[in-house]
Amino acid sequence: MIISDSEKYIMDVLWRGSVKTAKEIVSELEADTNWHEKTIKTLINRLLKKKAIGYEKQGREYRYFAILKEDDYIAQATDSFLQKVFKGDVSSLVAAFAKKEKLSSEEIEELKEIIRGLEK
Amino acid sequence: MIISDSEKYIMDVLWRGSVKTAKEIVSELEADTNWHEKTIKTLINRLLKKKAIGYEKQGREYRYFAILKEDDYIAQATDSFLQKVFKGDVSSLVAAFAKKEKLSSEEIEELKEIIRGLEK
DNA sequence: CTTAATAGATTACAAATGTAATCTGTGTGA
DNA sequence: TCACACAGATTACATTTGTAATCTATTAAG
Repeated sequence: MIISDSEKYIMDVLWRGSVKTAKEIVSELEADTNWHEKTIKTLINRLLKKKAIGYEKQGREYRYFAILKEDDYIAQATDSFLQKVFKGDVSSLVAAFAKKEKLSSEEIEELKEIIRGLEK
Repeated sequence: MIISDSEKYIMDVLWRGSVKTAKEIVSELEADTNWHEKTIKTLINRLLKKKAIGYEKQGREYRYFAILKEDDYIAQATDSFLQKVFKGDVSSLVAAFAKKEKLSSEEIEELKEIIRGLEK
């Protein structure tokens, strides 16, 4: 179940707040993106077709919810990215990010924390 | 300058060995992928159009070379991935990878090394 | 010289994607 | 009750991508 970049914005909205009507999704998204309502409806439909989301009828409206779990999306996306760009080598990925992003000392602390967690 | 997933395979070949003829590229790639020679030629042409690669004439052949640098590609790819999937937060990215990949103790050592480098 | 092989250029074509507009059915306000 | 607003469904259309096939010019072989 591969979802496109645009579709992912819809998923973000649903992952944020469980069940929502199209109207709610639209108003949350019109803020950030400046997509037309029709565009957002199209994306919703494509996600339905891909079974990444579902809905329950509520009068004449639908209330949409995510089927695809965010964690699963992240796992699959990071994995394919890692393969594509770093041939699967996590360390070189982290090195690249570190170089690029100029981590703050809080972020560095967090990383150390994560690594401590790994060692146990 | 955005290059597609397939095009990236061509770049990999050129990044590996500087200047190469189409024939050389084809034979390196036919091993891994099972793309048709014509397909590879198409990808070469698209990369030329995108100015990601260039060539110098050598008799009736061209000798191709990368213009786009691997480091720049990696930087841009990782950055857009980080934004898309992790909203820019490096730590949660590393956490996700760690969870997913089951790092070996050597890899953990490497990570610690990288972080030590960041702290100075 | 003539011809066949080959290099690169151009064209092909379906699926996915971004970005909507139009159609259709129905509940709601006047 | 009756028209219309709004929800969802369907259709649209250009671009990108994957995956080649065909065209054209030139060189190398006989």
